Parts: sequence; C-alpha cells; structure tokens
Amino acid sequence: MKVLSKRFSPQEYEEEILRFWKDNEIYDKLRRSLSCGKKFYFLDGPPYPSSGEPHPGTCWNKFIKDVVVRYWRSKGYNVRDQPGWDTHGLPIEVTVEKNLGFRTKKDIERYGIDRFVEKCRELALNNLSEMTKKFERLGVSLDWRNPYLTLRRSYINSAWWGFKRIWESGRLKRGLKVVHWCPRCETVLSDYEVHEYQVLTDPSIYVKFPVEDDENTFILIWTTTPWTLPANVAVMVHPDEDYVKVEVVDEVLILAERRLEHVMSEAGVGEYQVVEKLKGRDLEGLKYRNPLEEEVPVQAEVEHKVVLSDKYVTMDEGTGCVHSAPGHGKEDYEVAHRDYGMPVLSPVDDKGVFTEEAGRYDGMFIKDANRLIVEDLRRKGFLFHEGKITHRYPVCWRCKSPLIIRATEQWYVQLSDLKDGLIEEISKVRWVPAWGGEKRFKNWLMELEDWIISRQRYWGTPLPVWLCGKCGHVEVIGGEEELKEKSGKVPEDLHKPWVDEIIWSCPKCGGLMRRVPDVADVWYDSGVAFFASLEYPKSDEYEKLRPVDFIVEGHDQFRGWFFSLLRMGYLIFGSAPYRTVMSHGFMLDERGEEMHKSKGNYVPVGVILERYGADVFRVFVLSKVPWSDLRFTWFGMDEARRKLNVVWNVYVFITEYARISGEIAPKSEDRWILSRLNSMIRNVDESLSSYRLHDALNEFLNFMVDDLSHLYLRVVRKRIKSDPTVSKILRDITAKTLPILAIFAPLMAEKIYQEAFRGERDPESVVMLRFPGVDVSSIDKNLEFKMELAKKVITVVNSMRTNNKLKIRQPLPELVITGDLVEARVFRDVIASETNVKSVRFLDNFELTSSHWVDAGLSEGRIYLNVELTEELKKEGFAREIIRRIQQMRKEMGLRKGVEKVEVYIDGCEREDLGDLISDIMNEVDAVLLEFGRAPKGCYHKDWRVGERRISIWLRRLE
RNA sequence: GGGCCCGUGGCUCAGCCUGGAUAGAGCGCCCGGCUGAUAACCGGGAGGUCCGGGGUUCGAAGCCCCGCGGGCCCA
Repeated sequence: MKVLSKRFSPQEYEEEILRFWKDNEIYDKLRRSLSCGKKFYFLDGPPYPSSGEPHPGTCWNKFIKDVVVRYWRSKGYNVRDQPGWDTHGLPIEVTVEKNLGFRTKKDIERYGIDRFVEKCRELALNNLSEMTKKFERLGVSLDWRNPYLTLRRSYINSAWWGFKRIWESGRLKRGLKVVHWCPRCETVLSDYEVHEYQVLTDPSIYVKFPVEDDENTFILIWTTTPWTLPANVAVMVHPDEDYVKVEVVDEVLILAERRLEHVMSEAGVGEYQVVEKLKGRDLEGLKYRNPLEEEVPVQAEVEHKVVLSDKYVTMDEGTGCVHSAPGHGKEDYEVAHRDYGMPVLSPVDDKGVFTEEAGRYDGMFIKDANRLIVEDLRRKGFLFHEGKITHRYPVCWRCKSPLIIRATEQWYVQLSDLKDGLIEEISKVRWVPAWGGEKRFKNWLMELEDWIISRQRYWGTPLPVWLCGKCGHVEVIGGEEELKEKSGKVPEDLHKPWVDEIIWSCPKCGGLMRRVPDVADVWYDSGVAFFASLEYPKSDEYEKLRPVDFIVEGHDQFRGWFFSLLRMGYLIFGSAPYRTVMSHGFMLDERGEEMHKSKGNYVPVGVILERYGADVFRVFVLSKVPWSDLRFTWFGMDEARRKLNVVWNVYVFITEYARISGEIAPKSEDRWILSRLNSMIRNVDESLSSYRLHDALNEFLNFMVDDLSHLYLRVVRKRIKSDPTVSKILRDITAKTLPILAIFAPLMAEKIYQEAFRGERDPESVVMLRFPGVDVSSIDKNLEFKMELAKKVITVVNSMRTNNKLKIRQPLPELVITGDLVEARVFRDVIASETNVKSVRFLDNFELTSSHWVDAGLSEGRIYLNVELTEELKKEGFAREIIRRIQQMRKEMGLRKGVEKVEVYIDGCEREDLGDLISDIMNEVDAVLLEFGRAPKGCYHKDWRVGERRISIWLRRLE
C-alpha cells in the first residue's frame, strides 16, 4: 500500500486515468471477462448528432446509464452497453441546409441529392465522433468504438425487414391524411414533431355564407385562416345548442344564441333583432353557397351544407357555426368527409402555394393571399367584421416556419385499434418512477392515432415500397437480398438517391415498379433499435438477448422513444420490447429555466470539466432525484466537490496510517463501523438494483462522510498506530468501498486504486472489482442503534459545554448518563474521548449533590455533567492550549511532523503551570527543549492570548 | 378543457410509495472548536403555519377530497 497524494485534484489526474484505460484496453478486457455472465441488455436511446457538443442534460442522461451498466457489470453480468446515434432526419438535413445556405427543396435537388446526402452523412459522423470524445472524457463507459448507427446498411436492412412484417400484418396503408405540414421543409411532421409554438398575429374575420334559395339569409362563420375558405365545403353546428336567426339592418344571420352578444359587440353592431330560435340539429342539411365561388370556380361544383358535430363545436369562441374545410383540418375531415361524405378540397401545394384549382389565387403563398381574400369578401359584401387575433400557433421545430394543415396522401400504419393491447403491454413493464408509465404514459396512449410514417425528405431510411406505375401493384421489400432477387441488382448505398435507381417490371402487368420517393419517419429508425442494433434477423443474437432489460431517457420520451419502441415491439413481436423503463427530468439553469445555447444560459461541458472535473459533475447530478427537473448550480457543484474531497481524504488517511498487521480483539466502535459498512453495502445494492440511484449514492456518501470520516476515524485516531485491528478494518473498508465508488466516480476510484491500493496480484483496474458481498453476520442493528444514542449524548454534552463556555480542549471530570441512554454503555470510550471527560458513568438514577453539576434532558434519558475544574484538569486544559499554538506555529514554519525538531521558549507562564505535562507537550510537538522565559534571537515568534494570560512563544528549528 | 409532476428554514434539496416520539441534510448566517487527513475538517445556535382548507386516524409533511401557485404533456 502506497501513500496517496494529499490533494484531491481531479483536473490533474482525470486525463491520465482515461489514458490508462485506453492504453490498457481496460474496458475490452472487462467485457471479455464478463462474456460468460448472465445477460443484461441495456439499450441506449440514440441522440441526434446534430451538434458536436452534448447538452449538460444529455450528460446527466449518460451518467445515469453509466451507473446502471457499471453496477450490473460489477455484479458479474454480461452487459450489452452499445451506444447509439439517431443519424437520420430533419435535424441533420436542416443543419446541412443552413451550412449550404439553402432555402428550399429545389436548392437541394439542384445541388444533387447524392451530394446532399453525403453532406448529411458527413455531418452526422463528424458530430457523433465529437460527442463521443466528450462522453468518454466524462467517464461514460459505453462501448464507444462500437456504436449502432441508424445510417448503416445493416441497420437499414433490419429496418426494412421490420417494415415488411408490418406490411404483412396488413396494417401498412396509403391514404389521404390530414397532417401538419412545413411549407419550407416541404414535408409532413408527425404529431410528435409539433411541439413548438410562437405567438403570431393573424386575421380574425366573420364571414357570411349565403343560404341557398333564401335571399338575404346568411350563416355567420368565424375564421383565423381566410386562406382555407377556398377549400370550404361545410359548416359544422352543435346539434343540442340553441341557434338564432337575427335581423341586422336588412339581412338575417344564423349563429349560436350563446355567441350572439359577444359577436355583435365585437362587430360593433348595436341594433339587432332575434327573429327565430331553433336547435342546431334543425339546421342539418341546410344548403349554402361559398362566397368565393366566382373567384374559385371549383367551389361552384360543391354542394355546401350544414353538418352536425357535438364534439368539435364549442361555445367558447367564434359563432357556433364552424367553417369546415376537410382538406385543412383534422376535425373537418373527420366530420364533413368521413361522416358526411363531403369532398376534400386542398388547392395548396407542398410549398404552401395555391394551385390552379384555387382560381384567382393561383400561385400565391397562402398567407399572402389572406389579404386579397379578405378584400374580395369585403367587396362582395360577405365580410361581416374583420379583426386581428394574437394566438399561439405551431411552427416547425427545426426551421420555425408556421405550419399548415393539409390533407395529403401518406403512408401510415393503422394503430388506433391497438390501443387496448398497447396499454395492456405497458402494465407489464416496470416504470421508474411508477407514475410515469401507469399514469402519464397510459393517459397519453388513450389518445392514440394512426401513425403517418412517410416523410417527403431525403436523408432517412428509404421506405422499402415499390409501386407499379401502371396497375398500382405494391411490393414491400424486407432486405437487400430480396431486392436483388426482384431486380437483379443491389444499390451501392441503400439511401436515396441510389436506392431509387432500382426498378423492375411489374409481375402483374409488366409495368414499371418504382420505389415511392418517401423516407421513413425518424421515429421508425429509433423504434426498431431493439433488434436493428443487433442486426436481426441476419444475426440471431436478439433471440438470446431479448427483451431489453433497461432503458432510460428524459420524460419527453414517453411519447417519443418509449412509445416508438413499444409500437414497434407490439407491431412486430406482439409485446413490449423492454422490461424496465426509467425516466428523468430536464436540466435547468440556476434560475430554473431551460438551458439553451441561444438563451445564453448554457453551461458548456468543457467549462464544467475545467472547473471541477468529471467525477464532481457526476456526483452532483447523480445525488439528485432523477425524475424531477434538476437545477444546475455552481454551489451545488461545490458541495459535491467538498463531499468527494472528504472521501479522498479518508483514503489518504487510510494509506497513511492503516499500515500495521496483526490482530487483537475489536472494540465496540470497530464492530459498529463494520456493521454500518455492511448495512450500507446492502442498502446500496438494493437501491441500485431498483434504480433508485440517488438513494444509493447518498447512502454511500453518508457512510463515507458521516460514519467513517466524522466519527470512526476521529475516534480511532489515537489507536491507529498501535492497534492492528483498526488497520485491518480500514483496509477491509477500502476493499469494499472502492468498487462502489467506482460506479459513481470511476476516475477518482481508479486513481486511488492505482496509486495506493492495487497490489501485484490484484485486478488491473478498479472497474474490474466486483460489487462487494454483504457480511450479514457483521450487521448488528442494535449496536447501530446504540451508537445513535451515543451520538445524541455527545451532541448534548457539546451543547452543554458551549452553554457553559467550556472548550472541548478542557477536560472535565465526570459525566453521568441515565435512562434509556445507558444502552450506549458499550460506547463509553467513544463518549469519553469525544466529550473529553475523564470518567463516564451509566446509572439508573442520579441525584444532583452539588452546584458543580449541570444537566440536560432528552426523551431517552437525562445527562449530568460535572464541570468542576480541579487544578490538575486546568493544567491539562492549559497544556492543550499551548500544544495547539505550537502546532499552529510549526505548520506556519512548514515543519513536518516527526521529521523536523524544534526548541520551544515560552514567556508569560511558569513551569509550575504545566507541571509534569511538560514532557507530554514536548513529545507531541517534536520539541527537544522547552524553556520558560525569553528566547535567544532569530526564533520564530508569536504572541497569544490564552484566557486571561498573554503568552509569547518562540520556536527554533533544529537542523 | 383533460392528464401528470412539484410546492418542506434565507437558498438548494432529501423524506412522502409503506402514517409513529423533538421533520432531516448541505450552503449561507451567528458563536465556538479541532490541529499534521490541515488552503482540510468539526461542534453548537438561530431559523420551519412541511402552500391553504377540509377529511380519515389514537396519531398526517406523508393517505383521501377541495382549492391556490408553479412546471410539463395533451387538446
């Protein structure tokens, strides 16, 4: 055992340890040594490598994962610990577009899809390699050299295989779907991708729809999207609400009674007359004309009418008569088209520009057309009122363009009828915390809709769907080998555009089979990770490893990755693919706000590492409850550093003193610390195996700091040089705590292990040490309880000393303990030394006999302290005062204990004041001479006050 | 409008699932101590309507209900 360097300075050694791991291929060796262990399948949730710098919250995420895999490895499990990267999709495309200065898909096609895709690939690979470096620097021990990438050929093959399974199940369909659409990216966005909103100002108009064959009667509707009026086919009303016909000047308007007052006041109409009252259902089938039928010729062909909906018509806003355009609204589609069979108009193209079908508005961007449409309505007398509205409106999460809703042909997977099955599956999964799955996720699943899987983009897993242009025959391809069978060749790359070159003739009609141009939703990619990362079915490893034992991600991933995995697991294998799912919160800044680079409150990982190193960061985040949000604070980091510093000091102390061997009978405090040690190990083990990581870490740190450092080491300080039992215990503690420390603060643990504890026959690295076993026979809860009582006694006595202005340095003659506190009797010596009392007695009863006593009560008993100072005790106290000051001066002179000797001269007191304690003093401060009176010249000198006295002390260093 | 989470000294947070004696840490503050683990560390003290109200209970920070405030998700 070598002596550990005194300073805890992670910045100095962390890089060195990382190099040690790398140079010696520690993790490869570790994995190999565990290859026969029981399987533990951890699956990494793949982040987008759209930047090379991980967010501090992502570090938190990886720390949790790291602790879990380290724990199971230490339990001897063969842990699959492959990291993953979600390399496809819009985040990457948009970054590349920005880099290249592109604005539209046209730019990409002009540039060349092949070159563009190469740029995407390059960006993803560069960023993931940058991020990998950071994660490695943070001590995250995933298999970084061997990640799964969604862009790999083998991965796409697996993804295609899954796609074909879905096709074979009959759930993959193509049809008209009303979707959120980004007019800049020119693609559909899944519901998951619609989560960003901006406050925008839009027109708010009331429009009169003329009722057929009833001159001067109008249905009054309200809309904030005038551009959808050319696509109007119906008006929805609530069947059970009251509606009125109102006379305003010489016209009759139809609207909901409950909206009447509000609408008229907003429009500034003071005079109006209700002429008729009727139920919404009475309006069903009422025919009307679109006010723009001259401008939009297709409108003249539509038979417009009133339809009913009790679900989507509210009395909270508008007129109670809801303008309905099935081509531009989900509810509109559901009611007007699906229930009433009305046609779907959507005269808008992928860029959000009106098509020829929109007549007069052809070629205009929809938002720009708003003004003209309003003008046309006004000119023709159909505009009842025009105002403005400021509301939250969804925007594209990547490019921030306002989204539009439109009906488009998409490939989708029918899911809505699987709701019950999926909910059943999640009840079999263990959720940490439990409410995440049982409440939040379940509630969310109730709203389940079909999954639109196609994206009109370039960088993604191509949909393996080939379609005959002539007869519409569809073939879904489950892998490149099948592709070869069909077409006789395989593309050089499975991505667009190369895959699109593969064509063959239709087996049905001889027409041309071409691939549909779409790529898959990125959630398809990550959703198949549980088998595609294992290259299933080409490799059968998944059969051996399934199901995934553990995943953990931020709570935003319930509807993200947790769901996409569940969905794929259920669609393809009929069950949830995972056993335990843990969710964690977000990392916030010091003020509790989300951290964003653009907000300027972002703390770069590099800065954290520079100031504290990786282990401190790990311990800071891992000691917090994972499932609520976490504020990053620098003083929190300080706190973590202080704790680790104490831990470090504990090991320093052990290496310095726990050096003798032999064995004599253990004392109570020895049995106590061993009991605590084993209790701690048991608790940590239980907490880790149930993923209460913060409980485990805090339990461990409390043991190290409170039990070991603050109490045990203080108590055994005097014995340690002479009693081999203490040395043995401390070495035992080291052997059992280092593997636990290595789970949470691996760099520090390795440094300590390598520098001080690793023996010649020990494993090469601390990470190879197994999780310590629990020696149950050492656990004595009763003894631990008694120590708690002893601690209470010590606290109370210290408090009594404070109240009576008696320093701990001053020995007191006697302490009497009564009541249940006498249980602490076994710790008599501990109490005596910690309270600095000469004699401790435990009695059933005690009567105060003189005024020299003070007492204090606890619920467990009473404590009596004799504070009478005899001359002898005063001397002892005084001697401690002198020793302390000499030691202080020695330290200031930079003298080392036991090495440099000194001569001591004291003025201001007499030899008699110290009596026969002088030799003790000399012994303790390494003095060869102690004289009273003034010192010769050239000594280090200081004046002190000790109580009432003024004391001068001189020290001379001996060469 | 629906769902979920959170609310505990000045600050940051444990504890709540599984109710139990005087509600814990750390930081900060005040007072003090220790003296070779020492640019470290320790003790004592002040400081709390455990968001509010009601209920269950012998007993509620905890369980139930109703509010209030904050956050997240969904509409």
